[in-house]
Amino acid sequence: MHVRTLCLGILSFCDKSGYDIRKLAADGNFSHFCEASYGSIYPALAQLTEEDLVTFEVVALDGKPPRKVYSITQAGREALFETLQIPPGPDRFKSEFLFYSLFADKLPSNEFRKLLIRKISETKEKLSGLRHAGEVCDHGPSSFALGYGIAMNEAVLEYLEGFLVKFDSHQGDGFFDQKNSDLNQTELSDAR
Amino acid sequence: MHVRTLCLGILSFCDKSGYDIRKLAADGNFSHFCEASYGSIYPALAQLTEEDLVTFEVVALDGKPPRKVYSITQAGREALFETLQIPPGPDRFKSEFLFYSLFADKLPSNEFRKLLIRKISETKEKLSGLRHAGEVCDHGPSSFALGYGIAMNEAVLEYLEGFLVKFDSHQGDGFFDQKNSDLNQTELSDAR
DNA sequence: TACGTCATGTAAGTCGTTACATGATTGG
DNA sequence: CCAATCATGTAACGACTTACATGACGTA
Repeated sequence: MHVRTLCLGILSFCDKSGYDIRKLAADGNFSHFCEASYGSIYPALAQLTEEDLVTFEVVALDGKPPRKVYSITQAGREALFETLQIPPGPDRFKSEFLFYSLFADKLPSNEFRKLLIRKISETKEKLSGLRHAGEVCDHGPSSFALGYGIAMNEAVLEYLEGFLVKFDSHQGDGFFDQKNSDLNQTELSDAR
Repeated sequence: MHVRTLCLGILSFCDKSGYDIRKLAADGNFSHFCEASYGSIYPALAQLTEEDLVTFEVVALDGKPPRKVYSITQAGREALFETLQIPPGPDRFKSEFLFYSLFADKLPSNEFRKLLIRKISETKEKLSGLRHAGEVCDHGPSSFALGYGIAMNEAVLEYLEGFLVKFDSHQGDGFFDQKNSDLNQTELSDAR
């Protein structure tokens, strides 16, 4: 979904500044299923303001730069729910880590193990963030989305930790060498 | 990772045409962790050819259009493993479905249920594709990547099916109305 | 007959990222 | 004192997607 819609969606829950929205999308409760950076959020908010889908108020706190706090308008809500009529597109998962893993047997063996370890600790961190958010949250739909992320990351963590154990117990004889080291034509061309 | 690298990676396993690569990325064994369309693959292959990282041979089968079958060169392999020295970026998961789910209580209740049902059947399909690929595959690293996808999708399926049961057993009284319907400031601003 | 698959390719356009500019304040 | 955080914004650039062009063959 576009950053426009993301902004509108967040503002439909409560007033926020561009800075806040970016935080939510980058590290906060929305970060496990969407992304957005300043360079897309600020222009989006400017555009939404022009279209009267949002308004803002400049709020100056002492010792801090003034912030533009945005509110969604009635027209904004309508536009949002208009957008929600369109069926959602498919989920997208991209993993450079998994791509790298395809070459695990061609990399120095420590190299892949390092990646595994790093991934495991990243997943744990992500999980603890999501769990913490889940505990605090009493908004039904948000809990659902949080739970989804927790379930996914738990499964990944379990898978990776299980794999690491197997991997380490095979150290001497080269874990991946047990099986064929080359993909054949059939496997690669067989689409689902 | 860039489409260039994806092409190089696939060709490091075996010779392929642009058409084949696109299939692998769109529906095949690579589709659960990357994406690429014709519009990015063909230019990438042309560029790689210019740089002598790949070569191609035109193969004409009867009754079918001629295909350009690409092979990776030694320089190509070196470039690939050069790229693999750079630590992989973070996994990215984007879900329009989860974004939509945030407004589950503001949509006509059947609407969200429909999305759930659709998501469940999509996940089942994805899973059966991955499982089938996993059974056929005897390349260690690929099995790892496949297993990762299977673990993730199994967890999602379980979560969604469990939720559907709970959701349906609450039909009369409006599932989400039990809890607060508005997110408050704290929840939204609390980053991880 | 009309659509789907095989097969390659291009061009325009979208959308977003990265990096920079600016500047005050707080904490190690 | 330096780095990080708070806070807004712009401009250049990058990478990919969508849609189109082309055409033959098989199948419902």
